[in-house]
Amino acid sequence: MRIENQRLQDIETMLVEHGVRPTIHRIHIAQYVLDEADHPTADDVLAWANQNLPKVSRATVYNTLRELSQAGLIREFRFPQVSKTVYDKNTEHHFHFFDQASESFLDINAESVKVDIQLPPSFKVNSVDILVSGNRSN
Amino acid sequence: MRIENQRLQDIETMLVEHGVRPTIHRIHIAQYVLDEADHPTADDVLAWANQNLPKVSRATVYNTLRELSQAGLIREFRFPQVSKTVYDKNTEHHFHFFDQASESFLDINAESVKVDIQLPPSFKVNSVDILVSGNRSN
DNA sequence: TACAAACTTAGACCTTGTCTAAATTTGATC
DNA sequence: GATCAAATTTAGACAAGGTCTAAGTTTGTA
Repeated sequence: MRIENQRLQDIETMLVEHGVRPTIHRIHIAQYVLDEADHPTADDVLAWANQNLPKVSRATVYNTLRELSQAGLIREFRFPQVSKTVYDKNTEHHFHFFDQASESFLDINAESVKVDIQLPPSFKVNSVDILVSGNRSN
Repeated sequence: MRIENQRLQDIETMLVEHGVRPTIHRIHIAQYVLDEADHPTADDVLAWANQNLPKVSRATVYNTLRELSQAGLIREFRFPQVSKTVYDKNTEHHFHFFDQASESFLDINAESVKVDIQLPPSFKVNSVDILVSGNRSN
């Protein structure tokens, strides 16, 4: 299928550059997750696809989100507060704030956070996940 | 049912003091989680119960773990790494280290961790969850 | 245009946990 | 002890989130 829209063409290029075959489904889902959505779940993506694309199965949504994650175009996050996997267009190292009122996530960039954890030398640290929960007043 | 064992009697007392009716199931499950288990999941507790108690249903395990949590005798934790709820006898404020090799959790006491997070004043923080992942050599 | 490889589909299936109605246990009272 | 309402426990149905599979469709190279 020929993609007309310039942004979609850019995304097609981006997929190819990241080693992902640019199928129609992948291009559109990538466009949604990268440009429109904010920390969507697979369900969010499926709901959007059902509204905006001819026909997309649940498996394709999951497969595509996984492909995009593995290609480094988006990231998968899971949080204690939410039982669904959340996808994030921000692929930089960062943390999250969970707004308990709206049950939504906001990025906290890594520079805003200073952590110092004292562990015995036998502990080799690979990653530190931080989730701040609270409320964001307006 | 009359409880002979001294430790079980102590746990019975503890339950009563925390406003939990001390049924046989609750006493034994509490004893397991408080004395023997290490960050068990509900499945772990159920497996232990099936081996060591006459008959315990899944619902009772879940109900009891929730009761004990609500009473403040144990704590519930959920982590991105594991899709199951984990129960912790440590009710103090603390963090966790996830040993990726053994897929097990270790407590990190709060004093070992210094965190400073810069957020705009509109963000009201209620809690900060930290999970350190890595490997524990030997 | 042909064809194998890659992708997508519908729906079955799995895991973790919750809910429900019926059966059992508990413990306060006689 | 026996009684009885309230609390607890049970088996199994159900739900949510996600994975798997076999068959059908699309892709892209030749």
